This record gives sequence, structure tokens and C-alpha cells, in this order.
Amino acid sequence: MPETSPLALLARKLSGHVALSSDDFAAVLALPCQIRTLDPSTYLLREGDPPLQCAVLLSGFAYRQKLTGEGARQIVSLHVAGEALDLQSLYLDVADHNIQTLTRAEVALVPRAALRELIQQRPAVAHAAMISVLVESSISREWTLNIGRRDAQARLAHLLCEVAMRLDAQGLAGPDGYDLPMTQEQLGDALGLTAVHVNRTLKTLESAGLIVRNRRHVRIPAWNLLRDVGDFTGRYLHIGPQHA
Amino acid sequence: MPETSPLALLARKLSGHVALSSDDFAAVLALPCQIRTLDPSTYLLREGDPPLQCAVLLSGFAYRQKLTGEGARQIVSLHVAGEALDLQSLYLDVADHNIQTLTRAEVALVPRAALRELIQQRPAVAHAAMISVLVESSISREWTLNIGRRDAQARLAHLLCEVAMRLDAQGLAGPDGYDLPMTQEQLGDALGLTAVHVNRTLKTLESAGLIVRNRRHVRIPAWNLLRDVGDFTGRYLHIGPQHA
DNA sequence: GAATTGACCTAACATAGGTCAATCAATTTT
DNA sequence: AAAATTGATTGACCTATGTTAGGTCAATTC
Repeated sequence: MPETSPLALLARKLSGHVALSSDDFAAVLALPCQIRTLDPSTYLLREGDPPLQCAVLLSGFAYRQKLTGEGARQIVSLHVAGEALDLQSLYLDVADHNIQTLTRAEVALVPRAALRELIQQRPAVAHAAMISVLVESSISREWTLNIGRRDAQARLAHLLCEVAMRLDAQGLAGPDGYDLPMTQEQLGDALGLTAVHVNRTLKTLESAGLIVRNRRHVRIPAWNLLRDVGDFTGRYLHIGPQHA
Repeated sequence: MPETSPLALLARKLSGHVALSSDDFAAVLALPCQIRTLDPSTYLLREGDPPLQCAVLLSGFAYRQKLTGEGARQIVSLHVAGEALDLQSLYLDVADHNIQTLTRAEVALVPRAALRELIQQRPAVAHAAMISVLVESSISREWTLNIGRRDAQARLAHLLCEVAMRLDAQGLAGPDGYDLPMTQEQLGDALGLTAVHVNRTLKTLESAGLIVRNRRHVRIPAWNLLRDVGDFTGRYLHIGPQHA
């Protein structure tokens, strides 16, 4: 089946957790949508706004972010191509966080009503969407643990492992590492650290031989070592079909 | 309608966000369940186990928790009476976190299959369950922000405000404050701090007149002040019906 | 090709919060 | 009621991380 629809990526992602019938699959592909190419740092949703559309990330990276009253930024989740960004606010009146592109990115904008209708009419799609939300919750819990209870080195190692594994699961990581599209300031915002300390910590990991960097490219020469330093286990990512 | 079923609390909670028909409401009440009274610190679910039942908290408090490889504990969410604890793992094969009672608590144990069936057959219930999961996700994001980007005083003030507002929304808070059922060590585990520092910070809040403590009882004499110190806004709790 | 910009990097210093250890107070057990 | 346990409190000290203030370099822009 040629992937003519821009939503093929989404359909594939959804069917990664639950078997979708070919009808279900086709219905996802048939969702109405507009394609947009967005510059880095473009807002897709702003806290306080009513969510009107559901963006699906077709290429590039995006993140969710919140600000304190004093203007400090915390990145609360990262997203790679294929993920639906607005399931989190699909049934809520007002957005509780901001969504921004990290890199230049293509998105498909699906009208909220169309997606809700699809979910209401197709239990298997609803099931898949629910799992997708639950997995995101699980990742959010692990981030809370990471930020609350691990030191800077473990935190950073953990994040690098997570990104590596998630890219790998989407077939987006080469065998020689991956391009991490975040500045050190953004890494700090994701980890609850300052950019300065991220820099120091990257240097530490590098000189310990745990990572090899070349500009934004990261290679992990000994997965087991970085995994141990980062106290990383992929279980919370719930990769693969959920049978039970 | 007399609340004969122990699940009345759950049904009320679900219908807090979405209108349920009386049929839907009755179907929730008719779920098969076993009632248990549990001691403090009893495990309801363990990381790595397959979730087989869905616990609904009828009275008392519970929390979700994760441990690092070194044994540090992070409480990742708090739960008050009326909340369903296992929607988070209802569609996942393996639990990614632990759930424990905080106080002595009564729970209703609903077989996983029964709940899934109900959700599959009643779109309004599915809708309500989804919202309940989404609200929990939103709270999780705010916790990440709180732990990652606020200092100890703001963190603690924020948590105290959140608990006050959630108890109030459930009608569980008196006009003269509430009983916070957590030890200072548990507060630390929820905030990414040590018990010692929680103690110091409580003292600071107290001597600034922002809270009044008597044993575990907390009163907030000037809501606006504590709210400002904690940089708290209740928006992320998404209290009330979601119309859109 | 000078100026500007954004990201990376470094060093010196400051501090919020952690660690350790002791004491006290309240509650439960014997 | 002694003893034991659990949690709260406090003090002295330490360290991981933040802050400030600058550098270097490469990529754009004028």
C-alpha cells in the first residue's frame, strides 16, 4: 500500500500499539487535514487558548513547554515525527501548556471535530489514541522522577538514552548516532538545569567516553555504560504492541 | 437517588467533566467490584506487574511513586477519594510505576475487563475516562514545571495550594483548612527535596504567616499570599465540566 | 568584509539545598 | 509506665548547581 496520505505516519504510529483493521486504517488516512511547514520555535498551541485543531507532526521535532510566573521555562515533553500533538487537549476547553516546534517541521492540521468523530465511531482508533495518551503520561512520570531525583549527569544521560531509543523505534536513528536538534539551553529547560551546567555535564560525559559529540551529532559508543550512568530502562516507553 | 453503590463517588467524579445519561450513570454503578480496606503504605500496583484490576479510591489518599536504581523515591502524583487509580494502566501490559495508599483507605476493585467493556460500549463513559486521564496528565506536567523550575518555597506553597483546591473541589476541605496526610519525608519525595529541607521550608512559610500548622493540619490564612508565593493558578486542574 | 547574531564554552564566585548527627515529642508496643 | 518506634526539629557543615561575565567560533546579514 503506497503511502499517499500525509497521515500514513500517524496511522502507522497508532497501529504500533493496537491492531487496526484496514477499515480503521483507511479512516485515519481519510481524515481531512491541511499540511503546513513551520519554522523552528513556531507556536502550535498557547496556554490559555481553546484548542481548535489537532496537529500531527510529520517531520521534525516539537516540544511542550510551560512557564513560571517569573518566566522560567520548563520543557515537559519532546515529540518526534509521527506523533499526534493535541490528543492531550482534544477534550479540554483550555490549553494548559504551550506547544512549539523545535526544528523546522511539517505538520498536518486535523480539525478537532473530525478527530473526535473518528474516535467516537471507531473503538479501535479510540483504543489506540488512549494508549498513545497513556504512554505519554508514563513518559511524563519518568521525567518527574528524572528531574526530581537524579543528579545532572544521570539526568542528561537518561535523556540522551530516551531520545536514542525513541528515534530508533521510529526508524529515525542511524547506526552511528543521531542529530540531537536541541541547543544546550533547551536541554537545560528539559532537564531543570541551566545551560552552563548542561555544558559542563556534556563535557563530563564526553571525557568519560560515554558519548561522542560532533556539533549536534551524538554517538553512544557503549550503550550499556551510558544506560547505567543514566539509570535508564526503556520499560516506561511501552514500545511495541500492548496485547493484554 | 440514594447512593447505594460504593461506586457512586466514581460516577459523580466522571460526570463532573461530562454529562452522563442516567443509563451511563447506572452502568457505572453496576460495575462489579470488591471493597477492601487497606492499611497505610499498602501497594495497589507494582512496577513491572501486569495490571489486572482497576482500583477506585473510596476514602483516604493514595499516591503514585517511582524509584531510581539507587533507591531514591519520587512521588509522581497524589490522589484523593473518588479517583480511579488504574486508568493509567488500563490499556498497558506492564505497570511503569507503583501505587500505594498514603493513609488507611477504602478501595473498590473493579476487574479490568469489566471496565474496558464499559468504556467500549458507552462513548460518554469513554469520553469521561479520557478526560480524567488528560487532567491527570496536565497535573503531571505542572509537577514537572514545579520541580524543575521553582525553588523550595514556591514548590511547597504550590503543592499546598493544589491539595487545598483539589480537596475543596471534592468537598473534602473544611473552612478552617485541611489535614494533610503526608509526613515531611513524603512531602519531600513529592517535591524532589529532602525531609530536612521540607521542614525548614515549612517553618519559613509558617513564620511568614502564609500557613498555620497544628500537627498535620494546615490552614491558609491568606489564600492570595500563598498563591502568589507558590505561583499557583488552578487552571491546569481543569475543574468543572468541559463543554467544547 | 565588517558587523551582527546565536550557539558553545570557560572561569570565579555565590548559594540553595543536601548530608549527617543529635535531640525532642508523640505514639504505639510490651 | 517503660521501652521502642516514628516523625519533627535543629545545627554545622558541605557540595552540586546556579550566577555572572565574559570569551571563541561559525553562520548570516548588510
